[in-house]
Amino acid sequence: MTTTTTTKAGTESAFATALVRMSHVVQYVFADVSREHGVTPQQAQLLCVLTGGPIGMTELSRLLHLEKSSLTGLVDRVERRGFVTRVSHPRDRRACRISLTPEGARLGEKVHGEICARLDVLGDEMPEADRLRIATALTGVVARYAT
Amino acid sequence: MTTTTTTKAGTESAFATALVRMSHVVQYVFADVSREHGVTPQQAQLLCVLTGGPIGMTELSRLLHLEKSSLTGLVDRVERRGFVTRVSHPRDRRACRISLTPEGARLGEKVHGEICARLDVLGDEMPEADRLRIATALTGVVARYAT
DNA sequence: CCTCCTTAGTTCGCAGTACCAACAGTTCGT
DNA sequence: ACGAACTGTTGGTACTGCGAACTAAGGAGG
Repeated sequence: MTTTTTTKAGTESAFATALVRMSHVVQYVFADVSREHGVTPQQAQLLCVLTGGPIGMTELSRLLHLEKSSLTGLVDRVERRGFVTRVSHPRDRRACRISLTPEGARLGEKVHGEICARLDVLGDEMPEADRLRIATALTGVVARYAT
Repeated sequence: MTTTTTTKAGTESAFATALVRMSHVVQYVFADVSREHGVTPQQAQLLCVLTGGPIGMTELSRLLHLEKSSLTGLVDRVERRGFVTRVSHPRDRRACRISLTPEGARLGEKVHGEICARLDVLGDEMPEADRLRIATALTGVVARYAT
């Protein structure tokens, strides 16, 4: 399908470019904060997700967009560090739910808070209205992706 | 179960949350498009950066936020696939510049175009003015990060 | 009870990512 | 010419992520 869809110069989109750049900044902030706390970004993300309560592997793999086989290793490493534990399901002996240890909960909250703080700083010079408008618009974009 | 942490701390920032979610969407789009073209996201990003012209390793490592040692391997793998070549600098025998092969240039353009297209689709239901405002605001945020 | 099918999570092998420390070769300042 | 500074590489380690094959445990239906 090498149709003449003008894949040449017509692809200059300030909107898309801004989104991509923004994404990079978020990644860097995430990486910086994670590193300062001695975990990898993926491990930090796992902790953040779990602050909402224990979750099973299958559900977790859906939330993190990871294959279950990838998740096993990730949980292994985080468990080895003492931040989560596998809690066996009382009714279903196959299943387990990943639960934060007190230490893991503390770290998760801290990392989450710091990431939010650093991102907020980036927007604290624009009017509150603009900030709100961006948040709303981006949320709409995210919702549209799920379609 | 639901820990009802709504009355917890004041670290609930819709702005930061929206940025993080948006970042994930961009990551997924990037991953999808890259995979469909048989390269990894990192390799695709390298190709995209190089569409602006050949760049040396040191400069490239700054652009991609990678250690030079990490970059060596990345360039190796992309070179093995035939998408880039190391061109030795005529004046400085230490340096080399990474240049796209015709095939690499084609792939880079294609990937870049498709990523932009898919991101644009996510915003094509909001008014042009809003889209522009978001782009401008986000660009400002990105600029502020560099500070 | 006993198959058959599904689900939950794991194991294994592989390719890739990324860091750090140490290194070789080159360039350049003095 | 000597040493500092720079360019890119190597080697070693840990982590990421996938797919295929697997074990164990539900959940029908006969």
